[in-house]
Amino acid sequence: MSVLFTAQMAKHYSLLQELQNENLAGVAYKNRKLIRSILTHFANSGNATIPYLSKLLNTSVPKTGELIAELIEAGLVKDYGKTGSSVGRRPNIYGLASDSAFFVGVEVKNNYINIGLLDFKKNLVKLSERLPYTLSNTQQSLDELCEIVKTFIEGLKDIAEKVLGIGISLSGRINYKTGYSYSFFYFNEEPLSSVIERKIGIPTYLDNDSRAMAYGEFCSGVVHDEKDVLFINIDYGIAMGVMINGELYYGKSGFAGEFGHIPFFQNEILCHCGKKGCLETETSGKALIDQFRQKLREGASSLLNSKYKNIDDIKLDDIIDAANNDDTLAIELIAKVGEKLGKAIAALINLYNPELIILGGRLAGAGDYIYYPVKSAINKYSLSLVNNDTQLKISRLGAKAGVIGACLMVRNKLLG
Amino acid sequence: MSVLFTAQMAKHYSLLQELQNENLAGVAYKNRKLIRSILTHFANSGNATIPYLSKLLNTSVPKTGELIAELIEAGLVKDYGKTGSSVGRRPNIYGLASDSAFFVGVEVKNNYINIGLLDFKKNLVKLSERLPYTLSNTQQSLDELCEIVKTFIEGLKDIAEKVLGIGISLSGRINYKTGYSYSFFYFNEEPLSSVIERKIGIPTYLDNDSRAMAYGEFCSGVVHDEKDVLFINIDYGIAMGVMINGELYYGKSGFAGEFGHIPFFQNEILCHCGKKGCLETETSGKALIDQFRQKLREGASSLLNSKYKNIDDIKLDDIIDAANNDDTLAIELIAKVGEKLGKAIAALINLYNPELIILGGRLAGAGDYIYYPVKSAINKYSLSLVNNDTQLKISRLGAKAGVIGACLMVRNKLLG
DNA sequence: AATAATTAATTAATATTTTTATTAATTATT
DNA sequence: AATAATTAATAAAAATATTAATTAATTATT
Repeated sequence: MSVLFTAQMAKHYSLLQELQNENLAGVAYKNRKLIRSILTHFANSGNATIPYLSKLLNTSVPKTGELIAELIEAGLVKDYGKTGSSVGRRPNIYGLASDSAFFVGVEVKNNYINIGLLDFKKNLVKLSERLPYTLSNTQQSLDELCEIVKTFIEGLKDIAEKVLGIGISLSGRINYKTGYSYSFFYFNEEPLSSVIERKIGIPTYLDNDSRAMAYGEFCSGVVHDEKDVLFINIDYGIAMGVMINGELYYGKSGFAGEFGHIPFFQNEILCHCGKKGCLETETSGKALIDQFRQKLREGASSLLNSKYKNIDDIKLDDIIDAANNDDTLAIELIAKVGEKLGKAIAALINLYNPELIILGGRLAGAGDYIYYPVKSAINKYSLSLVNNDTQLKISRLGAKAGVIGACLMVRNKLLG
Repeated sequence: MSVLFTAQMAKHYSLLQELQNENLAGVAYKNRKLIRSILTHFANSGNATIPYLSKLLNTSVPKTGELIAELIEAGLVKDYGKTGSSVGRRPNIYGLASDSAFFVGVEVKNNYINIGLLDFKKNLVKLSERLPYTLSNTQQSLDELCEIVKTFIEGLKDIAEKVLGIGISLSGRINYKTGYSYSFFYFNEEPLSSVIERKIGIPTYLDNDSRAMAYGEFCSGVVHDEKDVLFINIDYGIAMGVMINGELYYGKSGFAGEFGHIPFFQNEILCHCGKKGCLETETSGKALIDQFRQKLREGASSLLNSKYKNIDDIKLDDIIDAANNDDTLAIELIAKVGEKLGKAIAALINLYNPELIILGGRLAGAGDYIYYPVKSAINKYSLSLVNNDTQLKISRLGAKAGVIGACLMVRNKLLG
């Protein structure tokens, strides 16, 4: 493979490495900062011209030109030719070279893994969905996970060399900054991210599943210019990713967004977290399944009556499919869940005064059947002056949000 | 007065004005940015030496020295002599000149006004408390407010010239960025901040009362290095100031932190906001008064039985005083309010994973009688892994938080 | 079709900043 | 008490970035 390692690639890696170097000072430091800013601008906002960057960074045109030349020399940036017309000489436009670097995103679910490959310009160039895997809190399960990722990367052939990092999205409580996972694979003194990094040999970052999805949606989903955004992941459980001032919010230790376990009901339903009355106990995929099965046992009729002999075999996706096929029971129960959830979201609106709230996760697949009950409860329960500001939208990336978010997370770590 | 306006003062004002100038480019822009950074550092972290600043700003020592000389020339910065010993030649230490500029903070309450004067170095040099005033939503009330502030500033004599700005803390919904107040004095097309600014002739900024208090606590109260902090203002109503990543969080339009109106109870008590079940309806100063009076009517005994003939004359401060004098009824009812509030705060902890939560506002004057019930409810209702991170403290500035916060708000606007 | 007007890119001149060297001030060590 | 070691401040030299001037490329106008 080292035959493929060209002189340009060597330059490109040395420049990227230099960007991570913390020990620079003086002129070298300032140049690195400018180069980072240029790359970040390309990464987040796309191609740009030298005069534009010059104004943006408050640097002279000759200096900006010099930095761009350096980036082109290193193979990270490409000259994309002249831009569309206006008055005067047309500027050249520059941007990232899409095939100069790649990022791998891994979404670990309970019964399968999704892995995606993102190029330097945020294009999802490969996606392996539903690779068989069973998540359990054992060393063996962890080893298996690493093997699957390794195999995926080896299968990329010459691109494998250009993979700059791996982002892993995992459920449970994760401290993104330290790399520790507390809910899964907490066997060692060493942070989980380091353990995996050592096994695979590529820089690895961990994050919580809902936050990864949120990040995908923030960077290449439904979010445009909004800076204060909440992403609600309505799956088996309920969680939230928070974007504040254009950046993911983590809190002290990366546990922010535990929306599903706020004490919201006065009920006696025991949550898997050990407390009673958690939001999740009445408004989540799990709650919906329980409620649906209960209704069937009580003799209610549904499309799913005929599909399964055993009521306990009914899955969340079945209920969502049923609703999308006009099943009255599914629609009614989803609406009830939506109303309660909307009331809790109304509280979030009062607290965060967000510009946008995104409904994501599997239950968001129910589209209007979840959207309208949530929307109407928001109007009912939040202060009108405050909720006037807040748009409500359904996730655009859908099931791909997790993988794309995990890729973007690493990309941002290195470029942002 | 213009006799007092010296040549140095002219320089000083021109430099401060230049700092606000948005139309600088090139070298001038960069110098301004550096000067701003130096001033901000002095303002937030205190005095510093040239070698230290040089490292901090990644600027060479000669350049840093030049900028400091300019600031001294303008009278904004002072040379405070040599620092305490270490090895080698001891550096000179520089910092803000405390008497070079002042800030006025105005806290508007329902029945009085507090006005404070802060010097350049954050010392509260004058405080006029409980100036008689009645807040009502009329033009006359607004005029009266302006007159009181004007009188205060004129009374400062030669210092009046050096007042750089006025910060006003007002209850209700306020958009800090635009200067609009929606709950009070919303008579004109023009933002309220501009209206007042025109009347008094000094740059004026508005903010919400709870946020101003929170800001006081964040900058010169109980907060040290914490970056993610919640300040709960427990007064007649309940509201919150949020600090995220070391900065006040406003949300899309400055309405973030409406903690008191989240739908938290299933009760039928109508809140003044028009909704039912708001947090405030059962856990706030108003709720406490209502509950206390109700108990007395039901025949309960209390120290306050003898003090007032008419139960309706009992005020919030009386109940807090009673508790602090071991009145059982007051203590019990405050504890109940505290428990419910603690449950709601547990939700905040799950959502924000904050490093610190501050209990402020009048009810925080009940000290341990409110602290422990809140603390115990937090332990009961939030996820232990998350709440382990969160300290709970009582406000340090107490009744002065609002005035100090209002002063600091303007100071930060100009220096931060 | 030629010219003016406009903006981009490059080059040369100027200004600014940094780096290095030197001097100054101070503490610890011999 | 003298000297070495250390850090700060200043001065001089070198490096670097900016500004201004020039050339290039393009569109609108005469």
